[in-house]
Amino acid sequence: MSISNPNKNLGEFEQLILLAILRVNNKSHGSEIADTIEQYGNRNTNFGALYTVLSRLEQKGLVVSEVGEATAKRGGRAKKYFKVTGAGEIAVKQSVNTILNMSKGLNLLLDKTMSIQ
Amino acid sequence: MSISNPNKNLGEFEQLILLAILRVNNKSHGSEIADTIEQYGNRNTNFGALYTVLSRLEQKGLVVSEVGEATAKRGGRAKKYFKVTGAGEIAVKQSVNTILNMSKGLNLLLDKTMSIQ
DNA sequence: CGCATAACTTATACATTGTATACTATATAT
DNA sequence: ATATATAGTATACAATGTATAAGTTATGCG
Repeated sequence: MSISNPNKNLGEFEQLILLAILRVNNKSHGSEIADTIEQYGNRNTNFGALYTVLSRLEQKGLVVSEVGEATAKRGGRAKKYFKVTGAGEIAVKQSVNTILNMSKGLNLLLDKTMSIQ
Repeated sequence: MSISNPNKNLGEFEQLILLAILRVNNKSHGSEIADTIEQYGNRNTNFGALYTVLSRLEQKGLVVSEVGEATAKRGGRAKKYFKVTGAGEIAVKQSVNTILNMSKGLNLLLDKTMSIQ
């Protein structure tokens, strides 16, 4: 067996955030990302946690951000839009495929009609 | 949006370890688990890291261990066998299904012939 | 006007999980 | 008897996850 891991792994919440951004057409701001994770990921999120991880993903070059204009809505501070970079897409693909590969054949699906394809 | 997360999440390495134990017919010792993660998970492992996480999983009640007899092989200290508990199986199912649900339709598969079913 | 309120983001702190190095224990081969 | 292989433990530190509180900007409404 080898000694060290050459791949840089994503944590689970990092994966979910990257997947959520891709789901929202890859130009997503905080509350869209949170809503998407809640809807598809079946778990709650916390804005503080979310933005913390987003800024770490940006430091690692897996997402980029761009500040837009303020909304016309009451409140409406300028939104920060996030996109997954090429490196981010590769990273999330590898993570998802690793889990799938390990899961294959183990009959773990809760929704038996589900398939990733 | 809600404020806190009621589900206890698994980390990615925890997931891989649980999946590896299930793969090895659910009575697995350290080096089998490591080998399985290397083979299916496409990444290296480190024994120190592995045993640390195994003992945390045991503390959380997601695996149980049992010490067997020493091997007849050169060396062969008594092996510690791990099994995934019911709670462990539920936890890993939820984690895997969350990732799948978030990934569905995003065309992230590297091996296009792969499906979890 | 000006102040309460809503939408969004940032700062900060701490808990949990991931990883590596070094060490202990046991048995076999030479 | 002692070097070596197998298997696991102890420990320390880095990376990731999470929550609370605070800051920024605009709108609505008295």
